[in-house]
Amino acid sequence: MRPAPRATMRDVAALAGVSVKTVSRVVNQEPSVSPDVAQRVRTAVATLGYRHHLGASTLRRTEQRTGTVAALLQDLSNAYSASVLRAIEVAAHERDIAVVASSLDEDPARERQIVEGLVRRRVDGLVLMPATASQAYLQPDLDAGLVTVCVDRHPQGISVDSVAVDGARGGALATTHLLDHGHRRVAFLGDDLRIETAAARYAGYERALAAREVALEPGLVVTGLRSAADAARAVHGLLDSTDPPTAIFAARNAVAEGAVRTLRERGVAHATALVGFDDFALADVLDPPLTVVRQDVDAIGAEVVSRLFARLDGDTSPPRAVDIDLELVRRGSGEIRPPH
Amino acid sequence: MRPAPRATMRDVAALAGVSVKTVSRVVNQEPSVSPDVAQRVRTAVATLGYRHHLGASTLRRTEQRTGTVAALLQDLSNAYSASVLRAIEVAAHERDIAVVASSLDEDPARERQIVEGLVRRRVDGLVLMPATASQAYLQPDLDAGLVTVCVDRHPQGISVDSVAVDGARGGALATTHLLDHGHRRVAFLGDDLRIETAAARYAGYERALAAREVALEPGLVVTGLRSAADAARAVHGLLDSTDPPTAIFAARNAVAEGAVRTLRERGVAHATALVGFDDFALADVLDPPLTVVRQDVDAIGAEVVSRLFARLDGDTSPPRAVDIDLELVRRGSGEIRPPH
DNA sequence: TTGAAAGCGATACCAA
DNA sequence: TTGGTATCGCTTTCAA
Repeated sequence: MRPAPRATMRDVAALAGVSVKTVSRVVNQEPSVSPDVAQRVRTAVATLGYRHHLGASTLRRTEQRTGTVAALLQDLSNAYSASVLRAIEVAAHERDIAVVASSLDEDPARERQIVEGLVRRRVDGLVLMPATASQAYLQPDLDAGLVTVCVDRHPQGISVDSVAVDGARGGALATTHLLDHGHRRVAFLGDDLRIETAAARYAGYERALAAREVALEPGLVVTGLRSAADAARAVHGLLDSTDPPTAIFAARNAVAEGAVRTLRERGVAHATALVGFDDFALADVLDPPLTVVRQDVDAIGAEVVSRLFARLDGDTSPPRAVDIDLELVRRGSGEIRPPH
Repeated sequence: MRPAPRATMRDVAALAGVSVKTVSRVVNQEPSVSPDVAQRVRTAVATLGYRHHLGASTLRRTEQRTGTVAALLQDLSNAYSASVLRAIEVAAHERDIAVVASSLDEDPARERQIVEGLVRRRVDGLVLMPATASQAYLQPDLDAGLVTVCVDRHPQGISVDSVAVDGARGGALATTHLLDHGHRRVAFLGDDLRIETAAARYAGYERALAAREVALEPGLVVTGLRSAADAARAVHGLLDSTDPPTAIFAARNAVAEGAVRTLRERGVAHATALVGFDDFALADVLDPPLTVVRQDVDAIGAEVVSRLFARLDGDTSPPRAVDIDLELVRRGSGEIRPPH
């Protein structure tokens, strides 16, 4: 069965005995329509089940707004990306704006392909957690009025707002915490260092070691870790080495998860200090509880939303790079002291 | 500074010295264009930074497809909703389809409002985790060709595909597991029973008790629990009562989280059996490990995607209600036996 | 307050 | 293989 065609403004106008322009006025709540005519139109709208066609409307309007923004995040099933999406979506809903969501999975080609699709759809704004090394490819669209806000990472090759944390400070907070408890063999477990956030956390690790004049040991640094399983393998490797670390800085959520599980399985959870990055549900009731560097995801989301809608509302001030605070949440597993 | 206007097909046609129709053919990769003309057009497209306008294209096309679908889930920051979204988004990307994401937060008014906005945008399909008691309001749009698939809950008042689990079986699995370990005072902690999933899990709890001829004790049933904080209060209340439960079935993820934390705080984590609904990261390394009823979220997502795109591809077979399996993951805390 | 005609950017249909 | 013209559903512009 073929779908019944939808009623158009013409149909509504015919039924109400007015012109399409008058229907348009009623639908758009323009004031200059007499009450009884407006009522006739509304009745016709209800009778026919008429639905305003936003695409056609946008096409003709001077201000070519689609009322749609997009969130290009790394992984929607990850708590951090999901929180950012949630913040955008809630604020957007208040303004009758729809939010398109995509995961980039650290794939630059995917980022460009998805952006292309969104530009074809003429979205008004983009929240981007870049997977590309440069976003210069966006310049023509920025010139055409596409509002863009970067989150978690800083824009490269374009000049737009961004909201991020000082990852190096986070890495230093975590590492210093471990050094303060007497550790000298602190391992770094993180993602590929070509990723800005991974590199920043590593830089903080290096900086903290240098500040205490603890030599950086390459054998204690494992990168390119993306999943809990990757992390588990890395921890097994470190524990099996001739001179294992007494403490671990797990610079990603999934890596911390794998580390917790592996330390537990190997029976050394109470003998190896661990600090994670990004908070966990129930991190406080683990045994031992997990110390983490926490990003204030709500603040990040709120700031992204604030920048995005300010720009959409016409703010033309110079691009801002907003820095959201990081916090070390001390919970216990970071407190473990090295054996003498 | 006002944005530069975007180039249109007319501009491209003028620069390439062909008609707009020919540009249209090249852009849409229609075969009947000579190679050199096509090349001239592509050069002009690149020179002008021309971007195909999907909205205008859709408006004129016979098959009025926007290449956009929407996912209306309960809470995008919840792991279950996020997984469903992720599955949809990955499959959609392969077909160049954009995905609009929204959280409904169990608010029927919000559901209707958001659906209205999406219909105005003429999305091709809807994945809906209903917050309304009836979705009959969707009928006119279904008639107009809107493809809809319900997930997690069954459609009411309309006849569309759905993908869900047998929540009653899940509730019975959890409760029976606790009864099998000798418990007779098993508490039920869940959400508002007007929510289909909450009611189903509760029905399974009742059924399991009845099957073992254990009297249902109203004092052990607490509903309307949405957050971990709600759950914490409920557990405190139960533990403070004159005859506390020896086991708890926490019928939601957030409720299980609050229960785990509270049992731990009260020092009775090893004295009170607990079974949760929906799996957790690190549930296996909690102390004691958490037994849960697990929904196969990947299977649910895959099935939703399969139904959605089959319908979009023209499948007109009768609506299906797909049931995804549930599994009891035994991990320990459910194994605790009641004191004698 | 209301309406007729033009046109937004693209495709359908038919002709050359 | 190519192009002209009408038109998708709506808003703009201007006149009544």
